[in-house]
Amino acid sequence: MTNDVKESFSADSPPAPAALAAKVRTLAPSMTRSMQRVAEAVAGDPAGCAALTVTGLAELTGTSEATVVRTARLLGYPGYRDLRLALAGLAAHQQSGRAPAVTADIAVDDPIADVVTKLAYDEQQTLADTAAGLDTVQLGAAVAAAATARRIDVYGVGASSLVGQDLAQKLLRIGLIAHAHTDPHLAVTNAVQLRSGDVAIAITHSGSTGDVIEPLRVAFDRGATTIAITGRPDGPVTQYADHILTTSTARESELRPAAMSSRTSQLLVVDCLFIGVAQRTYETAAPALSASYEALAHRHTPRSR
Amino acid sequence: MTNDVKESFSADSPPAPAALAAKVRTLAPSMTRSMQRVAEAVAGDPAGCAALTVTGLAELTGTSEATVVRTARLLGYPGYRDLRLALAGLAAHQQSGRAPAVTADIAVDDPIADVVTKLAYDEQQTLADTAAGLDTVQLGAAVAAAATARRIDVYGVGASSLVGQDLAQKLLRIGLIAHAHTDPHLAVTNAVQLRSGDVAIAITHSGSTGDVIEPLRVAFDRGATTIAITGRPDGPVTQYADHILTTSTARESELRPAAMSSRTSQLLVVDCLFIGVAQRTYETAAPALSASYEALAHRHTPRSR
DNA sequence: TCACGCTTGAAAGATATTTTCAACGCTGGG
DNA sequence: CCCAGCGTTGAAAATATCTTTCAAGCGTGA
Repeated sequence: MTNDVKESFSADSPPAPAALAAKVRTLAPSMTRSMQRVAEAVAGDPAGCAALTVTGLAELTGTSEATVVRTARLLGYPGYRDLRLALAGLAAHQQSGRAPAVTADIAVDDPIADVVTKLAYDEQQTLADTAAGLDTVQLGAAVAAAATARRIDVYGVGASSLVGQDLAQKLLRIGLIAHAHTDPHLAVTNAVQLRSGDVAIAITHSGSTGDVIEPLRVAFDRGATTIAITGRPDGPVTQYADHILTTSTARESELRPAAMSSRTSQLLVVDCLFIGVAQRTYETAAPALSASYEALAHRHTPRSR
Repeated sequence: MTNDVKESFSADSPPAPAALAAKVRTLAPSMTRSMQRVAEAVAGDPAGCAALTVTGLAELTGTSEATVVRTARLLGYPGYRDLRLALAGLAAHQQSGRAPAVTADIAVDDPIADVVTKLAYDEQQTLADTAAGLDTVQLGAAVAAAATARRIDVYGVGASSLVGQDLAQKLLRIGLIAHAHTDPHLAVTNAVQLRSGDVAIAITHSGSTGDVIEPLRVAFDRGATTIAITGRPDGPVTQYADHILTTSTARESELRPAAMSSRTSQLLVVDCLFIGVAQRTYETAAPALSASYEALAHRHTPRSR
């Protein structure tokens, strides 16, 4: 684990650090078939690819130079040359930082102890990837907007609804006016009330959940500041988002659906957002937090020791 | 310093690893004036030089491309291109060298990038601790009970209610009958319905949340198999628990209340429980999972690509 | 079935790297 | 002091590499 976090990658911005594999996964769905082949090769054997020229890599993947360059661009580099340099860096990196890595998928017949280990490892990986991939500029902007918002509405359905509720719950605790909407109809109805100075947050892993996009669009049209927390920075939801916070996409298996790791990723983003807001509203947040602790105290039976 | 010295110093041998600066010093005497200037620049700022083309480096050092290439050769590389790649690797290396191991608390004035790093690190720590501390025997027993349960009730209030909902949601998806109760009164009312063969799960970080203990007690008295997911294995809740799953308690700070890290821990436990159950009911779980995917598909707007 | 738009690779175009080669400057001998 | 010889140097040509363009191919939805 390193301190690369600062130089985040937001699809088309500065070059990536070490989270290349994560980026490939995030961007893979928006890639064409041949680009995916290239991306796969790159993610699979960075060191090997670093030794190849455009032509070499094109041949290796059975594609053309043009495709290789296009892939490099999509990954955020100005061209193949730069991707290659990054690859060289990454190779040196992984050569030194020996990581045993429990990479195997969770199988149906895995003993429960293995499940625990693998799952914990996967989630840790997801966290690292998310942190590395989070655009701190976007995050900063989102925090600033939320901290001064008159009112904050959060949209999320399915697994994401829990994340939305978590966020709203926490924001409420520090004295902000936040509400999580689960019902798509009510969400839209409420979104109509928003105006400039308000903040709307949509949470959707796929980036294309209509029930969540719709209220965000309404909020956007009403002039509210809109934030999208999504795993697909190129998805439809981002059309109506002033700020985009990208969650990472972990490899998924049959037993471990995407919803599971996306939740981990989303929660980290939401926590960062929350803490950022708490920092900026510290004067009011701190007393509000302790007040809520005390209010809860009497609901706990005395400790048994 | 490593054992690379031997191989890399004989002027025309394989490319150098990290001992580039040393090599430059050794070889410097045998270099011409302009070559020395180049070598000096390279040794002084590998990262910077890695960003330059031959022409760029030539200009920077006030020499010519030819000289740069000659220097690269002398240092043992086939050409400048390869020196540059090595330089990139070296740069990445030394950058990662300074991994400050973010142990500090999150402060009010931390820049947002630090918040992300620290938070991710903390959560990873929490996951590792939880995985290490989880009793796989208890977990196995809990899984076995849940997998064959007629009905599963989950109790959780406050932050834990979201975890409970998450668990219930997932169990429902694989065809089990699960319900998360948030309302303490309704929880008790429902607990009365339970009997042997049913499973009740209480989630409470403090282990002493009366609103959650009460329904678990009722379920316990009714003969249901009871499971407690708690951070306090010695808390009151465990009195009525057949199986205890322990979550870890991370150090907390003012800005990062315990609720935050406990949630991470709880979710990991819940995920393990879920996967364990899914494994044991694979025959029915797998089709149920894919069915729910398909049901969701049409709720997503077409991909933008 | 057709038309449209996206995907793709061949080839042209642009850049970067390597090589060549002539000029320059230094050194030592006449 | 001058000159020959040799090593050093950079300009420019040659080559390799990377990037862009563009038309053909392919899949998709009307």
